[in-house]
Amino acid sequence: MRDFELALKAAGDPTRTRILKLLEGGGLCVCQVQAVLGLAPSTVSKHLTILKLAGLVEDRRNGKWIEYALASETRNSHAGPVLGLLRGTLDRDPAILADRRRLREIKAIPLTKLCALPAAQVPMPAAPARPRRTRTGGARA
Amino acid sequence: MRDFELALKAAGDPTRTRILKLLEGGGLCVCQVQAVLGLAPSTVSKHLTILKLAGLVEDRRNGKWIEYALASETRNSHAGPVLGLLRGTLDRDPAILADRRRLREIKAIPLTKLCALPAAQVPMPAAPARPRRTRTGGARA
DNA sequence: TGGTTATATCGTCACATGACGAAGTGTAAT
DNA sequence: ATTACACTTCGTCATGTGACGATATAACCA
Repeated sequence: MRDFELALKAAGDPTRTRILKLLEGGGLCVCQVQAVLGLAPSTVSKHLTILKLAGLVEDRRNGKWIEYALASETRNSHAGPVLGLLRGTLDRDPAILADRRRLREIKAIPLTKLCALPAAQVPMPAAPARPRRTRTGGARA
Repeated sequence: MRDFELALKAAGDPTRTRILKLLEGGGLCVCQVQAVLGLAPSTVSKHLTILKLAGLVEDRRNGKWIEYALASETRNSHAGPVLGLLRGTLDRDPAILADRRRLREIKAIPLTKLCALPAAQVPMPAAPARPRRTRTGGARA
């Protein structure tokens, strides 16, 4: 797979688009992204890895947390243009707007508190992305 | 799936990227695309349908043939920017260059002759995309 | 050192996708 | 009307993908 298709495919997934749009507001640690999306930590981590492999985001350890941000320098020459495409797009999309609102709530919670919370206790997003097996929202058991 | 992701996903597949880059040189009928790609007609048709649903290409009946071309007017507002991204990209890619070379050969063959030919008799592309079941190139039996 | 905790990796399941051949559809030519 | 043919649709198979929970890894804290 060439870098071009890698970048398009990475950005072409609805969940990853949500993540990228969240990161437009600045870097976030994984648990913040997870809290906004309402998905299992492993799922979020996978998506972030895919975005990183595509050169769209970069990660930086920040003490106990790992902060992800839109890539500034990247080995993938196509990443910049793809991010440019995203920028200024979907800004009226209801799902994206809801994520932004939720992010504001999340950011109000100190990181030390946020991640210790079972996902259910964070004010829930509009709808669970796709209610598969248990549906009890049991991230972090 | 939003139009944005639809367009990115459609363009994010290597085979469909090949098709889009071919169409940059102007509209082509399905059998020409098929001859260049060296894939089964049904496979090519499916890819073209996906591109059409994403608003990246449009089709037009031309007598016995159906011509596909990059979309000029499209219901998908994101299609244009994505096509713009593609334009001027991958122009040095070996696979894309090989496709262009092959397209020149194909275009030299009159349409009335081209499609009647069993795929194997058209000068073969560098490598069959993914040699699955038979590998004898048996498109159109 | 050992415990807590934030991410990552692994294994698995359901579903999506891309490939094919076979059969269907619609147009043109006989 | 019948045949030919360009393309599409359908059914199937193998593989890819996104979700999850369980487990591993790595940093901080006590």
